[in-house]
Amino acid sequence: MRVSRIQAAENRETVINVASRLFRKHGFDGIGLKDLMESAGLTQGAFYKQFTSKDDLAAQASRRAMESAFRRWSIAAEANPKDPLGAVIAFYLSMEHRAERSDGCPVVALGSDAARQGADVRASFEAGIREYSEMLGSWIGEADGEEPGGKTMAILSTMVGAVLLSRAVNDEQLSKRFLQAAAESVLAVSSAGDAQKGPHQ
Amino acid sequence: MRVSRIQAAENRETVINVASRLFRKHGFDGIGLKDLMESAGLTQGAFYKQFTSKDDLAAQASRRAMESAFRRWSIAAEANPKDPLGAVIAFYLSMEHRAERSDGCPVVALGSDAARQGADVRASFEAGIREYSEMLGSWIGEADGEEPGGKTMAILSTMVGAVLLSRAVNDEQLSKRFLQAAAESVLAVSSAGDAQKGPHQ
DNA sequence: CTTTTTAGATTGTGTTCGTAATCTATATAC
DNA sequence: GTATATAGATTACGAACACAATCTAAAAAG
Repeated sequence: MRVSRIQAAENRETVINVASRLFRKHGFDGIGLKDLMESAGLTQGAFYKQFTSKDDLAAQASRRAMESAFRRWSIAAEANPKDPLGAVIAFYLSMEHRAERSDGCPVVALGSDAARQGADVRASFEAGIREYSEMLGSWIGEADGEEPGGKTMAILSTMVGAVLLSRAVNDEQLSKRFLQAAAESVLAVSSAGDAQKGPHQ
Repeated sequence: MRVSRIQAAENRETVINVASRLFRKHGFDGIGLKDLMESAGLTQGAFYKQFTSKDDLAAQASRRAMESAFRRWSIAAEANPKDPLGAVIAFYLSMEHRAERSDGCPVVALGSDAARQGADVRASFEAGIREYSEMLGSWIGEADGEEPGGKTMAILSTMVGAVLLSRAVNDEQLSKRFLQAAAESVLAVSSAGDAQKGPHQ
């Protein structure tokens, strides 16, 4: 059953979007192409007309996941232009984000997996991580040159690590404390060395 | 072919040790029981005489991986009692650790996967994370009560996040910068608020 | 020394995996 | 309006998957 080329393009986008969620939920190796395609309303056989391999889809889905995560940061920041860092921290370092496996940060959900994937997947992550860093750097007043600054990278590390740790333990109280500790530390680091940086003193 | 009960116990340990390395390298879903058992010098059929399920082995292998990681921290700390934190940072936030997928920190190698596993696996991680925290806390002078302190948790988050990020990107220069930025930040955070804490001013 | 127990090997289960050839219906090109 | 190209469905491939029953040889128990 052939389908219009715009319809085919839409289907393709749907598959990538669905994959970006299901990969985060189950891991790259935790879900098969059959379930993936059926979740997108297609059959397994349609897959190889759109993608060259599962790795190919993994790379594209990773890119898509990163873009949507970046968009979320942008939205939170624009909703609170006086304190964009505080706004992003408020949702990123929250128990809601900890619970959101399918829509949460791809670095946390797939970071361990990404290290084992091909270079294409890692390229997708790298691009997203650079976007994260650039935005973060602009908020804490670090020179937004080609490469991210040290404080920016430390803050991103703290945020990613805290959510990862909060998901790796059963004790919800412990999880909450990891997120809170990270939030406090990030705010302290972000305003260290200069006092002109926003509402948090 | 029956085998002496001490031999059987040794085989069991071997399987757990091998699994703790192979799971870190390939992920829980990235390696099958056949390859796992053969790497331990046994056949697949021997598996269910020793473990009730793959999940069971995953939980035990996670515990073992955490224990060996903790031992590495202890060794580094004892080799440099004047600055245990500096010693641990020196190897944990290094490019060598980034490259060591099979023997590196299990939280980095399997953290994303652990979030999707059963409660038993997460219990293994939680126990290890508490050990990490207790040791870390003792070095930065945080009250080693039942629960880890805020600075301790922030430092652990930063360290874990930095290695995770360093492995998720292709650009080795960027990786190195994540690790260096985290090291500087951790040292700054650890000595913030008190000056009696060791060689790093 | 005989009996019983059991770790590990062998073999088999049904399912799912990624990949691909073939078929079919229809959207596009002429 | 006819011919062609192609998105998606159907079907199949061999391999790998987790799990399990059966067999066997030797260790432990009596």
